[in-house]
Amino acid sequence: MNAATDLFALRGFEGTRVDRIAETAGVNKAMISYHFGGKNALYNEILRETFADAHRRFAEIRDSDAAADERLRAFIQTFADLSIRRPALPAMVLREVMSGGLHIEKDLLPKLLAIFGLVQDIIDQGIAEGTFSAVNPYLTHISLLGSLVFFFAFTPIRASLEEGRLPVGVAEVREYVRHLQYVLGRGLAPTLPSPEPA
Amino acid sequence: MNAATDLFALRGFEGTRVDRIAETAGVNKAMISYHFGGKNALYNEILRETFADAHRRFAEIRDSDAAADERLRAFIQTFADLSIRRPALPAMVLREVMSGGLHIEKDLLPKLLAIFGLVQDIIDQGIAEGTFSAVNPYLTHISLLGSLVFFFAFTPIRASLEEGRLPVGVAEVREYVRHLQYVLGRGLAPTLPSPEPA
DNA sequence: GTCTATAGGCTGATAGAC
DNA sequence: GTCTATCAGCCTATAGAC
Repeated sequence: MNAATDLFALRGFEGTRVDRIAETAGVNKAMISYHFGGKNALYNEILRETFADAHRRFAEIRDSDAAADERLRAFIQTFADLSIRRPALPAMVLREVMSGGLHIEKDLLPKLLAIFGLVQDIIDQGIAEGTFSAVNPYLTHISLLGSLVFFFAFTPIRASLEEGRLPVGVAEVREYVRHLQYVLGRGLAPTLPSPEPA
Repeated sequence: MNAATDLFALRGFEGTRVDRIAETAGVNKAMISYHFGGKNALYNEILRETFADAHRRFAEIRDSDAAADERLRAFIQTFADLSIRRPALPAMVLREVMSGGLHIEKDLLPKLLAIFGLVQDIIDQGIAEGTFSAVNPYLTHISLLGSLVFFFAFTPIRASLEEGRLPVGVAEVREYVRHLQYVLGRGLAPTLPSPEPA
């Protein structure tokens, strides 16, 4: 499944050959059909596992009673944590979203959109609380998710362009998380934020 | 070429069938090979035209002598202008980048990266000028580009999920541009920014 | 320039031996 | 459970008629 995730992320569903998944994973091609029930079933099994994991982690944020700015910081951190564990996932999910959910089974799509909705809820809460200025929650959510997804979708590529780098540097992710938390924290603040070193 | 752009953006290079491009464009399948020299050549022709157009527009920003914050605002606006004209382009280019430049001809890749570099230059300038706080230019650039690309890559999909919407609402783009300019303007400001309504 | 028909290559899935 | 061999379908590109 790890091998398949990497390949699906890099080449897309149609661009990924079952032979190649088998080769990368070090198993026989026929075993993929035997175990998962085919290329499509394997693809959906990956997404199913992913969403279950993500849902569990994000539920903690949703159910916490922290202030909106704290929850937003936690969302960014959690997204990064999940992505570090499986760096190819954001790219794979992004491709699926861009395809309009073409390969995904019907019951999985709502779970994906639920994760998408969390940021919006946090912004709504923050505006109601007065923690955030009256920005458009939907646009804020698109903007943040774009920043996060793009970083993880693009970093492995950059690693291959500039040779001799780790796939996703943990230190760099940490810095990116801090960067987003910093810029968004100031950008969304309702009143003048106190100065804070980058 | 418009039909092909839409399909490449939606399904990727491998997921797009030449038959379907021909059908959508209302021409004969064989004509695509005859005119462009095949699927791959058509793909690169689209990218070539795109980069030429983008390079022209972004060069104006690069060569202007405006302050960094003004140039950053112009970059966001120009990116949006280009995307409104051909809404499928960001998704198509994003897919290509995620594939590590697999289908793109060698001479086109540097042109793509040059466009990517502009944001970083603007941030560098802003920090030197004192217009921006000392953020990491590379991370800022990833973050902004992610927000922009994701919006345009995702909006058409959302339009298909929520039926009865225009493909890309010009009014919504305008609002998104303002949103990004607002949040980034405050997020990057070196000193306390003056309050500004969202 | 345009179209039909077809070649030639590749791919996902599976039958069947072990 | 694992592997080899093979099938049936699909896709791009092109030859050749008009």
